[in-house]
Amino acid sequence: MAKDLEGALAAVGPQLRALRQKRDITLTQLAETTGISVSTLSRLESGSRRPTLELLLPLAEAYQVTLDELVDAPETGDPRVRQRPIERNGHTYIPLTRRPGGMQAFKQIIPADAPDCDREQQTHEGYEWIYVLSGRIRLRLGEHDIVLTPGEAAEFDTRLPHLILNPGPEPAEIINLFGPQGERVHVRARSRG
Amino acid sequence: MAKDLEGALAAVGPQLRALRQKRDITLTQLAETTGISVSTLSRLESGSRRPTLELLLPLAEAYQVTLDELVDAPETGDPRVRQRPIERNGHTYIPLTRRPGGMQAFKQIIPADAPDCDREQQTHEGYEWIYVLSGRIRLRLGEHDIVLTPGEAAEFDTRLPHLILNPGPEPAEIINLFGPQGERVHVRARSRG
DNA sequence: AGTAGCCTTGCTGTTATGGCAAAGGATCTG
DNA sequence: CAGATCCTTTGCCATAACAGCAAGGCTACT
Repeated sequence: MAKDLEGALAAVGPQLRALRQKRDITLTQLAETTGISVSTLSRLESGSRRPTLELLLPLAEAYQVTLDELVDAPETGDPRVRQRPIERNGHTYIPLTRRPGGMQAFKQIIPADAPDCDREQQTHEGYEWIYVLSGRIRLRLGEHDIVLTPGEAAEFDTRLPHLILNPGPEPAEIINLFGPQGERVHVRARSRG
Repeated sequence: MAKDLEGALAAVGPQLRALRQKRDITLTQLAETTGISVSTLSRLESGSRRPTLELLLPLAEAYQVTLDELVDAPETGDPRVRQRPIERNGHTYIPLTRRPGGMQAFKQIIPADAPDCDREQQTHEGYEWIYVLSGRIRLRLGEHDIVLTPGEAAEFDTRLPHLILNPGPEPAEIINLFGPQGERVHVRARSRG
C-alpha cells in the first residue's frame, strides 16, 4: 500500500490549508460556506482537531475536491510507469499505474482460446473502465451481453456481476481501469443547523 | 441531484458493514487488522459512532478501497460509451467516459503539426494519466521532458506544470485520463437508488 | 500611531469516546 | 434439546475531545 496512514492523517491539515490559500479564502469566508466555526477550521488546519467526516465532507464540497484528495499529498518525479507484466488465468496484465491505493490501469492481453466461458461473473467493490485496443471483447454485465470492438469503451460499476470474454478468433488487447467510484458528490453548499 | 452530505454521512456505516460482510470477515478479525476495538467497529457500522479519519483510514486500507468509496453508492445500465468527439486547439478528443463529475477519459488525437510548442505548461487541480496508442508524445512535466512511445504510460499530478506535445512526424493517439477531480466540476443528476 | 482584518489559543461546560464485560443471537454437535 | 462456541450489540463510566466565545498576536494598510 502506497499511502501510510499516519502520514495521510497528518497531511490533512496542511492539505486543507493549502487548498484554502490557493483559493485565497479566509477562514471566515470558509466558515460561512461550510458552517464550521472559524476556530474549528483553524485547529483543523493546524492538526489540533480530529478530522471527522462531518467536518471533511462540507470542506471537500466547498473546495470541490474528493475526500481522497484531501488526504493525498502531491507527488513528483519521473512520471513514466515501468512495471513487470503479471500472468494470471492465461491473461497478461501490464500495469500502467503505480499507486495501488487509487485508480489502477492495466493493459490486458486476452488470448482467443481463453477458457473463460466457464468462469462466472464476478462482483466486487469498485468501478471499472474498459477500452478496446484490438480484437473483440465480449462483456457480460448483469443482464447485458455486449461485444466491444476496437476504439469502443465501456464503464460500469463492478458491484454488478461482470465478466470479460474474448469471443475470438484473434487475441484481444484492452486497457482496463479499476478505480474508486468515478462519481463525485458535489452539492451546493448549505449551512448547518 | 447528487447525494447530499447528510446522506453520505449516514451511508458510511451501512457501507462499512456491506464491505465487511461481502468479505466474510468478523468484527474480531477486522479489529485485529485495523487495531480498532470490536465495539467501536460495531458502533461505527451501526452509525452510533462518528467516522473520523483515524477510523476510516485503517478501514479503507483494510478493505483496499478509497475513502470516497466508503461514502458512495452503486448504479446500473448499459455500460457502453458513445459520445461525440470534441474539437479543441486542433486536437480531437473522443470522450470515453460519461460522468462529468468523476474520472474522465478521452482518446486524444494530436496532429504532428500542432502549434503546441508555443503554449505554456498548465497547472490545475487533479491527476492525469496518459497511455500512448500510436505516434510519439513529448511530455513536459515540471523539470522533466520525456518522450513516450506506443504502449508506454505515464501518470502525474496536474498540480505540476505540464504540457503534452507531439514532436512528430506522425499524428499521435493517446488515451488520456483526468481524475479524480478537475477544478471545474459540474453537478450531474443521477437517479437515486 | 491607529485601524482593520485575519488567525491562533486559553478557557469553559458539554459531549463523545473507547473498551470492558455482560447479554442477546445464531449455529453447531452429540 | 442442552451445551458449547462464536459473533455482535449495548450499558456503563472514567477519560479525552469538542465547540465556540473572547482575548491576544500579527500583519498590512492609512
